[in-house]
Amino acid sequence: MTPKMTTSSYAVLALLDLKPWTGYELTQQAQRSLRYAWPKSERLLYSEPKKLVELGYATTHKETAGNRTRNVYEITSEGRQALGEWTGSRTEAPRIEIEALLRLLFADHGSIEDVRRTLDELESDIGEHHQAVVDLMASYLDGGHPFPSRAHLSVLFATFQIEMFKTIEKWIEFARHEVDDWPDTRDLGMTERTEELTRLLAQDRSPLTH
Amino acid sequence: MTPKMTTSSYAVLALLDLKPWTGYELTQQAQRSLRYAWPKSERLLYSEPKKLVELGYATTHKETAGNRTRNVYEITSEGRQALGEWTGSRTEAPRIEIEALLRLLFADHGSIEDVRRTLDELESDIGEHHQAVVDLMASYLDGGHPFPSRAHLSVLFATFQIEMFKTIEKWIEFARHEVDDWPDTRDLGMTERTEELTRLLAQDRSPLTH
DNA sequence: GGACACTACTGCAATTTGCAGTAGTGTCAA
DNA sequence: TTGACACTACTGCAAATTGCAGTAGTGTCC
Repeated sequence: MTPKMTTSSYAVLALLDLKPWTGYELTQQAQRSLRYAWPKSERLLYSEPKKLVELGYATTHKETAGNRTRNVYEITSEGRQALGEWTGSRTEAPRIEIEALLRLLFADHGSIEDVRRTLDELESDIGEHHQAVVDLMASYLDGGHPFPSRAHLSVLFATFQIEMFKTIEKWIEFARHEVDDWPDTRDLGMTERTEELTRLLAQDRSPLTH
Repeated sequence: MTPKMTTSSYAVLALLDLKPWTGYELTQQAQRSLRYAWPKSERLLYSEPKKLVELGYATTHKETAGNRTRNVYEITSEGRQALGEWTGSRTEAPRIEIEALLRLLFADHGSIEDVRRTLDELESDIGEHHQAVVDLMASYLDGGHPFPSRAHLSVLFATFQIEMFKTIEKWIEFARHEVDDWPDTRDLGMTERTEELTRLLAQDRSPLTH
C-alpha cells in the first residue's frame, strides 16, 4: 500500500517547496525552524523525504563529494499539487507537553527545594529557546532572511514564540513568589491566598497583573 | 525484562498516590487534569497501571457490579518510594505542537482566507480549553476541590494555563490585524511593517504591547 | 423495547522516538 | 603527523505511543 501523508510529511514537503535539500540539511532545518510549532525527531525527518519519493511528490538523486554520498531531494509538480490540498483537512488541536508542570502538580511528595529546581530547569529550557529566537531576528536584520519573500511569515511566527516565552518566564517568576510563601509542599490546601487566586481565575482574570 | 518507568508511568503513579482508581477512572482523570501538562492517549493510560503492577508499584483486584467487572488499582509502599525517586532525573524540555502555526509558517501556498480559517480553528480549540479551566476554578469555589489539601498545587497550575490561553488568544487577534494588511500570502517579504516587527523582536520587545 | 450514550476495557497496526552503530571529513594541538 | 574530537550523513532496531476497531454490560429516554 502507498504510504499515508501525515502532517509531518506536509511539513517536509513544504520545506522542499522552498528549494532542494539533502536529507541531512532537511533534518537540521526542520529541527531549527519548526521546533516550536512541529517538533520532530531527526530519525523521522530522515524517513519522510523517502516516503515523499515513494508517493511521487519528490525525486531523489545521490551527490558525491570525495568518498561520501548524500541524498538530494527535490519536489515534483505532483508534490506542489499535494501541498495545495493540505488546507483541506481540519487543523489538529494544539498539544502542549511540559513535564515541569506535571512535577509541579504533584509536588507534594517532594520538597520545596525540588519545586524550585523544577522551576529553574523550566526557566533554563525556555531561556535557551527564547534567546535563539531573538538571535534569529537579529540575524534577519543583519544578514537578511534566507528566503526574503517569506520574511512576513517567519516574523509573524516568531512573534508568537516570543509572546509565549515571555508569558512562561513571567509565570515562573510568579510561581517562585507563591512558593516562597509556602511552609511546605504538602497539605497546604485552600489557603486564603489560594482562594483569592481561584476567585480571579474563575472570573478569567490574570493573577499576574492583578 | 522488567518494564521501564517513563514519565507517563510516574504520572499515573502520582494519581494512584491520591487514592485507588479503576482503570477507566484513571483514563478519564488523567485526560482531564493532565491535558495541558502531559497529554496521553486513553489507550496508554489503560496500559500504564498494568505495568505498575508488574513492577510491584501497585496492586490490582477486580470488582464486580452485576455482570460487569472493573480493575481497581492501588499504590504499594514500593510505589510510594519509587515516586519519591522521580525527582532524581532532569526535567524534560517542554514540547509544543501547534499545527496551526505550521500552516501559518507555510501559508504562502494558500489564500488569505485559508490563514483566517486556520486562526479561527486555533481560537476555537484554545477557547474550549480556556473555558474548561475557568469552569473548573468556579467548581473549586462552589463544590470544593476533590483533594482539598492539594488545592494550592492545582490552582498554581491553573494559573499557568490561563496565562497561556490568554497569550495565545491575544496573539491570534494581533495576527488577524497583521493579516488584514496583507494583499496576499505570497512574496510579501520584508515590508516596512515586518522590519519594524523584526527590530522589536530582536530587542526582545513585544510587538503586541508596543 | 430500541436507540443511544456511557462505562470498561483489549488487540493490533501504524507512527514516532531514542539510541546505537557505521563511516567519511575537517581542525586543532601535542 | 597522528590522534582526538566535532561535525556530516545516514540506517537499523527496539521501545513508546497513538488511533481505531471491536466487544460487551448499564442506564435513560422516547
